[in-house]
Amino acid sequence: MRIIDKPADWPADEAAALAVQDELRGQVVLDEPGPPPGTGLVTGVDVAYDDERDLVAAAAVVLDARTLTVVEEATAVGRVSFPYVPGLLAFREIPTVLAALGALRGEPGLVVCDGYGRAHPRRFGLASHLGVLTGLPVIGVAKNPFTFSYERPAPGRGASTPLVADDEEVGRALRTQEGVKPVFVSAGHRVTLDNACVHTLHLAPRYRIPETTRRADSLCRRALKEATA
DNA sequence: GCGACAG
DNA sequence: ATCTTGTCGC
Repeated sequence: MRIIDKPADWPADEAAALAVQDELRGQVVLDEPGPPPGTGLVTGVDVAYDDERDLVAAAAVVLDARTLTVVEEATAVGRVSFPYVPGLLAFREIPTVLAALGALRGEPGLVVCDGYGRAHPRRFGLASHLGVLTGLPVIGVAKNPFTFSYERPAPGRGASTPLVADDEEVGRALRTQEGVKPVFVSAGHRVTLDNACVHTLHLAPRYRIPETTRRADSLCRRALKEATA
């Protein structure tokens, strides 16, 4: 498999990355409701790393939002382009994710990624960054609370509690399964937080993690193994 | 200043 | 993220 190139002007260090965040974060759109849940297409993206070989594999899996069946899959393999720095995850993941999304024949519809959007120290996490670069509606669903503290939601599926920063609700701890640790949802771009939560519940009828992320996670691991083999 | 911190 | 087998439970 061919190894994709990151953009020539991709930031090389933290200072450059912070400057890019400052330049792009004003372009986030948060007053559009976004696509209606349960209809159309929804695409999960995720990446897996092999730091030994300096490789990263990304996957994009398109699902029918109504049936949650797979419509299309694409992968891409690249060099690790940035170290893991909390707050700068996007610079590590996005180049290869863009390549995987670009390899799709059809349109992605709503994109769901691992991580945060608006709920970010600088209000510009992975989901927002990906949204601005592609123009697509994007939401972030994370497995951990990152820097946020939260009140435990009621035990029932669908219960949620706000993630607050500077008196703003930047995200939500959302219970997708009864009695199971919540996931952490935030709007990325061109989607409302309310709508992002409804989408997330729709995508997680059986497990804590949305089907989009589950499919993308297993696919990018497979792609990494094949690239490594 | 120190520690914590999505993946 | 990743290192890693079996095992308890529905």
